[in-house]
Amino acid sequence: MEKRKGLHKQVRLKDIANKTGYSINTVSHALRGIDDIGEETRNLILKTAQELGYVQNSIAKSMRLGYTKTIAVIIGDISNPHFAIITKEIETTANKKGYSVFLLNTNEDEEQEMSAIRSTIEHGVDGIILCPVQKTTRNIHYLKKTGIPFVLIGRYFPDMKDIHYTICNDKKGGYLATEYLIKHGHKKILMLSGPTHISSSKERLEGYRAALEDYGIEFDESRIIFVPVTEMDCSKVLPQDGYTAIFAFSDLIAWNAWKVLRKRGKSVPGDVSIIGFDHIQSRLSLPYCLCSISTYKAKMSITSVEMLINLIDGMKNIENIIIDTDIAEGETVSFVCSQSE
Amino acid sequence: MEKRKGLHKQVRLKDIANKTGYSINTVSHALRGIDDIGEETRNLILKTAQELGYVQNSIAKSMRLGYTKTIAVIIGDISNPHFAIITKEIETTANKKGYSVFLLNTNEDEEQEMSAIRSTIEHGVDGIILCPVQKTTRNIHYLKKTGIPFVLIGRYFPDMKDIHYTICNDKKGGYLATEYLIKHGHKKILMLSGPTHISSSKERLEGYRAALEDYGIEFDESRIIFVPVTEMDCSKVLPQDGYTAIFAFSDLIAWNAWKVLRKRGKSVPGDVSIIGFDHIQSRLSLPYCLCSISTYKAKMSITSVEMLINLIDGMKNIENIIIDTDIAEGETVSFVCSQSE
DNA sequence: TTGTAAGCGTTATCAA
DNA sequence: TTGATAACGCTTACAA
Repeated sequence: MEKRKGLHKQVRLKDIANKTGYSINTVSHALRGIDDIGEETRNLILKTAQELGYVQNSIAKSMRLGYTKTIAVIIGDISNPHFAIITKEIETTANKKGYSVFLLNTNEDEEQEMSAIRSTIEHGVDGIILCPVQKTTRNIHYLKKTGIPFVLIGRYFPDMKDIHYTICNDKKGGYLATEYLIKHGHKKILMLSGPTHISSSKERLEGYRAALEDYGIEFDESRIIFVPVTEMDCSKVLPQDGYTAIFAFSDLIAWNAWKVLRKRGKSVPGDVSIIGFDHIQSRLSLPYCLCSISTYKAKMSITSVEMLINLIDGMKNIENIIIDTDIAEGETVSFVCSQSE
Repeated sequence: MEKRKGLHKQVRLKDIANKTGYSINTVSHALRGIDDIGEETRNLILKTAQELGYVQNSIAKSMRLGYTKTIAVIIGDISNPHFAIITKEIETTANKKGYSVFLLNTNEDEEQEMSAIRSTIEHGVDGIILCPVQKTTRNIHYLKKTGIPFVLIGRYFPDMKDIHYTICNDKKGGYLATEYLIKHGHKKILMLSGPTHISSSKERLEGYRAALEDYGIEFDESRIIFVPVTEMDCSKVLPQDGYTAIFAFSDLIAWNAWKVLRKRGKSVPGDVSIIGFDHIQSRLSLPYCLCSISTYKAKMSITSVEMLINLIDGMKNIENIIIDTDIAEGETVSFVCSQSE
């Protein structure tokens, strides 16, 4: 033991066996509460384990049993509140079900996503919850090939079958947001979109277009602005004028746009109305209340864990889940009549 | 293999050995790049491993070697942006150094902290980075007893020796914040404090008192309001009047106070100036800029990982680190002369 | 340059 | 009710 660097001594079943005079097997059974052990024997073993400060060695157990009771959560960036909230719910739920979670960030980069996937498989996780980068389908095909159970969260591949996912109704969300602005009299609505290789971004954009169409508003390509999803900075891409409202792909982008508008001396919603997506403020108390789209992150997270564990347990015919989206009203949308057209 | 539920087939060294006709040992050496293997042999083995989709089994490796190349990050709540930013930096740094991270939340509860500690030790993590709950010292004594390398982050136990930590200069931060308000003419400064069993909270409060004293302002017990750190809601405890400025334990509390003040029809900083702590907005772009105290979270996180890995590697005489704090100016502090006294 | 065998700590199988 | 032994996949020491 002591020969290996940085290793702290661990009490083993063998140590308890030696001390009590029973065999390793007996100790193992006693500790696991298998009732083929005598009352007194069990008590002595339990007491000795306690005294020696025994903690079971999950590594050895995993080695023997073939599972680790761990799952991996692979997301874009834990410092993004949206991912942080989701991860919190996943960890809590997984924990309740006896699983520990590995956390890995992709930074929306395919190579990092691949090495995250490889790393977690090497560590023997029983399953993976992944918010995919989606620049290509390479990593997903790799995941499929390995055979490890996995569930996508928040994003999916519409064209790929046999892949499990929990997403929110992004198209409906995009529609609701746009409709809400339209009903407040807005016609020139700027969309601050994420990249379209991300399914949620693509579908929110589809919702936006569908709403415009339903309300007879002409679609104008120049009103779609793409914001780099890793930087969330639209100071350079936000047009000076030509719109009375903004629908942003995420609350983070919405906040940033709001900030940029303020710096330019524009008032929100006086000059420009803003609606975001994710409704992060349901979890984060901020002084100013951004109008947004609720995505029920807790439900999405809990569902994804349940799906994954069902997969791990070998369940078949697991249905993918699409969580509802709703308007979350705020103070950043007003009627266009009060605005400078 | 197939007999165990939920297990996906894994390619083993043995499979490569069988396929190529070499021994497990030879395969192992070839894959690890040990240069006692013939050129052709190595190439064949590498190619076969590739074809078969081999990924190494870290569990088995850990079993043999005694380490797992994993560390645990145990914090209050990952959905708190402060913890999320720290965790992001830790994960990135750990990753660069070849470690994967387990994430566990304590919810500031001692029992959850204990079970998090036990769980990670069971899973054989090589070390732990912990932001301790601090209601008692029980869990820390337990950690000490196990002998596992660990580093505290953000909070520490001033009375305990031989415990490693990375914290920020909370007392200086508290002093700077209070002084900043005083220099803006404020004398009636409300402190929205966290619980004093948390060292950072206690020291920020000490900084507050020290600044008052240095500037000859009488300390008034009734101006210390304790806010539950898990809820961050001060709507019920925030006094209606009797102060012109607020120094909040964290940005989250500051934001919440700001929100409550707005609801009450007070303007910030017109009626009340506010300064927070953590300067979360260095990472999160928000429209309104809260005055705060910078805590250099990246540096703190990176340092904590480096310390931990040094501990794991058996290094002695590791020094604890206290990261500097600074004023981060914002738009929530104004001179008192412009305020209603 | 390659192969054999032991061992890491646990659980399962089978025997006593 | 208890004990002995094999096995999980890998690395290391040593033998060929």
